[in-house]
Parts: sequence; structure tokens; C-alpha cells
Amino acid sequence: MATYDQLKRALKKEGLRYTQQRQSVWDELCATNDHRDAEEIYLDIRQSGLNVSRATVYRTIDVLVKNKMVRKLELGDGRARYEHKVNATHHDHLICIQCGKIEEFMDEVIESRQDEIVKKFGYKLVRHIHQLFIICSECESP
Amino acid sequence: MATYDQLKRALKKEGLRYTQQRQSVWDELCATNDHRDAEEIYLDIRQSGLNVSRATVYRTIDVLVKNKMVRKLELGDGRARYEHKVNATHHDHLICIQCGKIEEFMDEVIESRQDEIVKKFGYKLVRHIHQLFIICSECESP
DNA sequence: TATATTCTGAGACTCAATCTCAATAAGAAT
DNA sequence: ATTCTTATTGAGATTGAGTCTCAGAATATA
Repeated sequence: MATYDQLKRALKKEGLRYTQQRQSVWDELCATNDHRDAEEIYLDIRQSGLNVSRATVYRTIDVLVKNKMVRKLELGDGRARYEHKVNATHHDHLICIQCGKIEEFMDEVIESRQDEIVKKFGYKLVRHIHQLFIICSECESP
Repeated sequence: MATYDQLKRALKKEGLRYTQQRQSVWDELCATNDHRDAEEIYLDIRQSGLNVSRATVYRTIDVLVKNKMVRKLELGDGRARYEHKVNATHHDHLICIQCGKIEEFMDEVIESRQDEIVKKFGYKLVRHIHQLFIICSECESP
């Protein structure tokens, strides 16, 4: 497993033990490039024959997010989505308000404008959320 | 009251009755330029001697948001914030992750880049969220 | 192997937001 | 103004994502 060491390292850094359940959560997150919520991840783990509790799924995801192995997406609908960051470069999201499809975009001009804005205020940028809510081509003309 | 007609018009458009409670919620929202959550607005209404239930506060805010009289802000902490849009121009937000202070910014370059990105995908932009989470100058060097 | 410590899971709990439904109020008709 | 119809309100129940609890299980250390 390619991401085996990465998990072990993160857990060690946090002073946490390496367990089968934590590996299962990480494996499931890496299994797809989807943007799933915690419940979907929980169900997909059970689907694959393993048994990890909801509590452990949430707890493990928190550790992974803290260690930047997983990104948490807040779309404003009350359910956070998660995506693994293995081999991923920075990007933001386009979200179809009809079908829920999520796509990624990245724009250097926007990135640098953000830095300038924050600088002008005399602040320090920690992170940003940039989401474009759209109607995708399939939903527009089905 | 300057915003009396605006409320009446919106309610009529929605086929809803004009009531004292709905006026109170709208008044309270217009009373400040803060970014308050529903509970704060509810408490501030009670503070001012009026009595409107939490349910009515939530229900009225929904109508106001739908009619673009109020903007709903999702900061990812589970509590939506609201700001009235009387005499307001479009802007996005800078949020201090230390003290919670919210400031506004607007950048034409970013706005047009957004349009171009969406256009390139062949999609239709409906709305966007752009939030810069920062540490403000007071929090950085207190 | 014994002992200490962390982890897990089931379900209780939290909290913002929504829903229910009987009582009340608004608006229309007379 | 009074009556009638229908929408609105409020108190509290409910929902649902996420967190917490704690006894039992698993892991690490002596």
C-alpha cells in the first residue's frame, strides 16, 4: 500500500497508535477521487466488508484533515465533504446546484489577487474558500 | 421606516401576509451592519422589548434571503450569519480565525476571472462564495 | 506475562435548524 | 364594524450532522 507509511508517520507525529480501523478509513478515502461526506465514507467501508464505527470514522478523518492528508469541504448544506490529497495540487471547486457534481479549478491570477488583498489589509492569510456554484451543461440542456 | 415598503412588496410577491413579527425581524436585521447568527438576531429582538419566536425569526429570514434583501453567510462553523443588503454593493469576506471579526472586500479582477473560468467550462454561474480566513493585525500583534 | 495506556463502538448527547399543530391574527366579504 | 376564511405564530418536538462517554478490547511497555 503506497499510503501506508504516510499514515503511520502522521499518527506517530500525533502520538497516536497505528490501528486497522484508522488504516481502513484512510484506505477508503484514497480509494476514490470523489467528494464524499462522512456517512458515505462510513457506508463504503462497511460495503467493503470491514467494520469501523461512525465515531472512529469521524475521529480518524479529523486527524487526517489536521495533517493535511485530507481536505474538508464545507458547501453550506450542513454535510462536510472530504477528498484525499495524495498527488493533489491546490484547487478550488465548481459545484452544480442541480446535480451536485463537483469539479476543480485553479487560477493563478485569483490566487495572487487574494494575497494582495490580504496584504493591503495588513493581515495574514491562513486559508481560503472559493466555490463557484453553477449549473452544469448537462443540467442546463438535458 | 425606510424599508417598510420593501418588505411589504416582497411579502406580497410571495403571497404572504404583512405581520408585525416579520417587520420586527426585518427591522432588527437593518439595525446594524453586523454579521449575526439567527440566535443573536432573535435575542436582539427580545432585547428591544419585542417578542418574536425563534421559529418566526428563522422563517422570516428565509423569505428575506430568497428575496435578496438579506445575505446568508456560511462560514463552516455550523451557524449561518446574516447581513442586510440595503444600499450594499457586492462584496466577499475576510474572516479572522482568532477573533471572528468579519470584513469585506471586492476585487473586479477576481470577479471577471470567475466568469471566465465558468465560461470555459461551458457552465452558468449562479453564485459564489469567496472567503479569506486570516489573522487580523490586532490578533497577530496584540 | 503482567501492567499501563490508548482505542473502539454503541448509543447518549449537542446544537442549529426545521417541523407540528392548536391558538391567534390578518385580510376579505358583508 | 362583524363575521368568516385562511395564513401565521409560538412552544415545544423533531431532525440530522457531528461529538462525547465509558466500559470493554487492543496495543505497547516493563
